[in-house]
Amino acid sequence: MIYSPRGVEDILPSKTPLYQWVEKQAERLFQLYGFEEIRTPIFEKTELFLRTVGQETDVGKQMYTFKDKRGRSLSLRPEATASIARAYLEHKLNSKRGEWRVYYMGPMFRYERPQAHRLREFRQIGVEVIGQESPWLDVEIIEMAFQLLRKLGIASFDLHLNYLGCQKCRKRYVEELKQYFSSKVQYLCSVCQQRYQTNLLRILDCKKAQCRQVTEKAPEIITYLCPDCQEKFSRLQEGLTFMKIPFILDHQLVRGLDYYTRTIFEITSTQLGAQDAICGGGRYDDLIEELGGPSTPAIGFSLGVERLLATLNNPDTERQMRVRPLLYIATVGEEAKKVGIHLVTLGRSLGMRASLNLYSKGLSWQLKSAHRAGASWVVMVGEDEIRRGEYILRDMYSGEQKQVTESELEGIMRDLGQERKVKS
RNA sequence: GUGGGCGUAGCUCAGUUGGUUAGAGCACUGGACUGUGGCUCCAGAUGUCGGGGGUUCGAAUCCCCUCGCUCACCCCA
Repeated sequence: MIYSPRGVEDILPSKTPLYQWVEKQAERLFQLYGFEEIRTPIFEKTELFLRTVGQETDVGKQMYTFKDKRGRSLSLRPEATASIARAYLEHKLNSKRGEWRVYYMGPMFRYERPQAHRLREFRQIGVEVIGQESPWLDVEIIEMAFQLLRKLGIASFDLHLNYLGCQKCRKRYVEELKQYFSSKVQYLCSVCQQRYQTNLLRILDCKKAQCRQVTEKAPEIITYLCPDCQEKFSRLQEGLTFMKIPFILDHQLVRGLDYYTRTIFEITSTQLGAQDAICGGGRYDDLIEELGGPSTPAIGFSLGVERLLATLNNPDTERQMRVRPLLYIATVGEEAKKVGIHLVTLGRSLGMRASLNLYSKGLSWQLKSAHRAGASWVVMVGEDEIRRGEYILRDMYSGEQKQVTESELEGIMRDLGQERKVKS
């Protein structure tokens, strides 16, 4: 017996309607905001992610990397933004004509120790807007994320917000921070001592008590923002307040990807436990340029689908997925199966969802099976019916049944098929 | 990478001073109802007790190893 690899899971038919429902809600909403779908490859050259995500970040270290037959290093995508930025440049979609708004949904891969709401293959839904620097866009994007969460019926969540500034202010800040930490390195945990060399900002959100003591009094980036960033940050807060979007300013918030600039945010569910981040995003105004393109501002976010579903307290699959009524054809004898294949095909051609029983079982078993399948009607075909040229049609809700000729049955199936079309 | 918890029927789980044939509920199969579902009743089938080794007259139970799952740290969606 071969089992699935660690950290991945099958989404069985009992669960897929929920995924479809979430995806549909997201799609509809994003389209209202002017987004179009993009589908990028599941794997890319490893180099792309190392350049964008960052080599020293956790996400960078958690990649599924492999060599192809020519020895080229490829990696399964740990996130989508890098691919989208790459595609933007590769297809020369410059921003002169305005912003480029795209959304995506699909699996991402990170090699981590699996735990509740953290898998090695997980699905994300996200958006990116490339070519717009206005902080009002940040408001629009965050507002859209809120809309989606509300639409999905996710009740309690918090928006954590921070502002990292641009290269200029960050440079001054990092210098200041380095100076501040220089005398205190010995008080930091071993990981942070490493970070002092490679990834200074990460020290800020280290959860260890010993590091907390040091970071508590560390200078905050807010006080080092350049006039332009200050202006943008206050516009952002003004906009969020104006749109009645509550947020929590969190100066310790530093995201796990190197490319972020200015606005960063994370939405956490208050009912998930340890892995509570259901949405994360922010600006990456320098990324396109770092990839060799013109200086182009951009912003995006992504949501973890599994985590979204985990916050839905009562995922009622039946209600989410309204399925068509089912016509079940029960047969007794080989000759009846032959008639059955004809009838089931006829029904389907008239727009009915129909299924044909091929097991050589008694009627009792077949009705039970029809009931289990949720059939609304059962047509019974046996030797007597074939001889008479009339089949038995049973209404599975009332239990009433009557004899119908094939042309009568055809009429009924046409009505039922039609009726459904009008409703949907 | 570091810790904790757990692996008994298809599923959820009982099963302590180690003692005959390892249990329940749900699901399943058959019957009451021999060509008519849901409800009820009756009957039945089901296990390498995760795997390997050890202790013992005897191990699901105790010890060691191993695999798997799970939760947490870390980090993130």
